[in-house]
Amino acid sequence: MLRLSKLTDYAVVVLTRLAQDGAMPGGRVQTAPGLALATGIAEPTVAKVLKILGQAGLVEGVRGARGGYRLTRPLTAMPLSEVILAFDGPIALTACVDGIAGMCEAEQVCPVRGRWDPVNEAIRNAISGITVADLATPLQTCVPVPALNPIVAE
Amino acid sequence: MLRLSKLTDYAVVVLTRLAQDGAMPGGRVQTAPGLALATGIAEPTVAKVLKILGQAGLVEGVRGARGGYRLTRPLTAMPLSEVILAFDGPIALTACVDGIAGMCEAEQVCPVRGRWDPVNEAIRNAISGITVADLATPLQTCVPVPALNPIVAE
DNA sequence: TTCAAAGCGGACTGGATTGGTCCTATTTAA
DNA sequence: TTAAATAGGACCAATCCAGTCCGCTTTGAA
Repeated sequence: MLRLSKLTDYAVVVLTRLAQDGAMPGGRVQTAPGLALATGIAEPTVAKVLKILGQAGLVEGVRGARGGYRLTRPLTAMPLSEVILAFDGPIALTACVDGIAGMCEAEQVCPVRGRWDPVNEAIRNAISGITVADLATPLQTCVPVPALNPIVAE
Repeated sequence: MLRLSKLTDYAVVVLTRLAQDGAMPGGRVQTAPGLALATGIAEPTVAKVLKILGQAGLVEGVRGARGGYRLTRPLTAMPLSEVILAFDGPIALTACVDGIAGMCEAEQVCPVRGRWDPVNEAIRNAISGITVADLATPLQTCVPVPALNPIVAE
């Protein structure tokens, strides 16, 4: 399976939650513990996700007491590719592609060297039009279940 | 990085080599040790790749002395997606997607459940038009380097 | 009839990757 | 001054995968 990191999945959940809570640019912030409660994801993991999202410029952290996180843009302006890039690195299918010339021991006889590029390009194009909002909106109608989950009970 | 198995890469190399050697349907066969020499990939690994390709119906194994492998179809009729399917499983980005309902501990509050489907669909569409021949042909002009590689020397 | 060459299937192991956690420092509102 | 929160880094356990190695079966040729 073409796996991407589990953290990427969490990231979409967290971003969606931030949008639902109105943690938009100029708006109020939402804390990591609060997001952990709301999403059911363990708190340290949420913190890690937010850390990475912050480094990628997708969320903005406000330090100090009453601090928290908010989105830097609406989800409709946030390409999914940026989230994937932050957690999984550049979208490239094989090590052969990103490797430096000379790293591949079969380089001299390998008839496929560099040939995955069109595939990567095709995938990049396919994803390029998708924003985080596209993954979030259809299920916003989902009923919120605040405290039914054992792992969020503390 | 969106990795797929290294074996998938090898598979394309091996398939390409089979085509170059004329190991086509009804044609002669090529042995695993021979392919190992020709590609510079270690023999046990080549054998493993061919095994999987055989189970996927992409190559046909001929057992016994003077046995070997040949393609079941020309590379132009071999979708890359079938190769990926054989080595990496179905093209689906997250565990959330293929997981059975109830496996996800955040299921009840997860607003993204099943939402990767359109992304997977987009990627499947992007790859659907690509055949193994598309990855092989442009570099068929590559000069063959028969015995320059230390790992093929025996 | 025997032998050797080759595919077939499965099991095993070492290494790399990753998910998840924790600790400490820094910032800042009350 | 204190407490709440982010920021950054280090660390550990578990998982996954590439690669190898067995034994078995098949089959053409001597």
